[in-house]
Amino acid sequence: MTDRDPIAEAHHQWVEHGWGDAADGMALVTSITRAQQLLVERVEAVLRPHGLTFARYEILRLLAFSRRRSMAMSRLGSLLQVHATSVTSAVARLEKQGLVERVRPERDRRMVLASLTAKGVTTIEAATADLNALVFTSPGLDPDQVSATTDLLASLRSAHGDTVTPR
Amino acid sequence: MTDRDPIAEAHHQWVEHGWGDAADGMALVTSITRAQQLLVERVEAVLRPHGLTFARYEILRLLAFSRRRSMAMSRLGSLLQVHATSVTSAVARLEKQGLVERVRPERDRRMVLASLTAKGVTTIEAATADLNALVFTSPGLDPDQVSATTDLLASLRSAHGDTVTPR
DNA sequence: ACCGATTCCGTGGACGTCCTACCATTGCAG
DNA sequence: CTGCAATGGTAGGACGTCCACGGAATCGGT
Repeated sequence: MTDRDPIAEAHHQWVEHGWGDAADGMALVTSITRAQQLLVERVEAVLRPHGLTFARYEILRLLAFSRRRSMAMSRLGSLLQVHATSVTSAVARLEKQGLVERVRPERDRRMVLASLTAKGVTTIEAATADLNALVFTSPGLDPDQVSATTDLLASLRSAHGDTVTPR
Repeated sequence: MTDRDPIAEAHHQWVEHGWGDAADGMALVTSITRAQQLLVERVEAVLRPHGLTFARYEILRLLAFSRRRSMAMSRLGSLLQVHATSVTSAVARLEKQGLVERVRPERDRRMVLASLTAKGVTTIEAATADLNALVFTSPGLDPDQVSATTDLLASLRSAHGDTVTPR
């Protein structure tokens, strides 16, 4: 089945075509893409029984952390670093599932607050417990490798303009 | 603007909630997701003037590497590690753009070969030159960091069942 | 030679992401 | 106080991914 390593194959091809200077960078980008694909696959397998995807999980997680268990749509988008329209559609589905409610604050009626329901609270806590137990405590690397990789990726994120807080 | 590091924030929250065992793993998964997001953003910015996305680029790249500049749909899917239906829709768009043609081989008429057109050849070569120059030769890390990160991600991929060829 | 299993591809739908365009509310300049 | 720009959210569409299902061609056991 999976006889070959597609990334090693691609790196080989790059060198053969005289693109040696770019081969390692190509391999890095491809490796990150593939690693993300594998991890999201595992995460979503754990979330599926809870009726959640990773995108919707992240929204519930942020709401559960916030004081009033509610947050403006725009704030969700900026914290998760996704477009406002992505938040709109995700919250629409969470609302349909009864995990979140939309609230128009009197203060500023342009805003919409996404607010956790009781069902939303129990769902997010159960999903987080599963995710911690089944994925995050053993992500596939030794603890020191996890730290090393996270640090290296922090440098990469920083180089691409992200604000990064050193540990 | 971007006042905080969302990943550091999340790690802090995880520890505060007593999930210290899972905090580093959570940070790793989130870092990989964010890094991939940033890289794809840069890659697609370079490909856009060529009328390509990363998904379609990868298909053209594989076809250009192959001997007859053509390949069965199923083989594209397995090499790129995506579903067959993803290949179907991507090739449909490439065909509409005149970069690829579909061919039914006489041998086995169940198959469909995706075959590069002349326009497809010039497009993929130009796009690759741009990608090498603008992204892959300087992906945002020093050369030794690039190697270290790629190696760590190889371990992670291996732990998740990928076939990995050590360098 | 036949019939069932397998292989290969396509369709339709759900989901998430982004973009462009639009509407409602708010706040400020004059 | 009036008009206009800025802010916050949504609608519609393109793209990519996956899944469930179905049709066509081939293979293989009897």
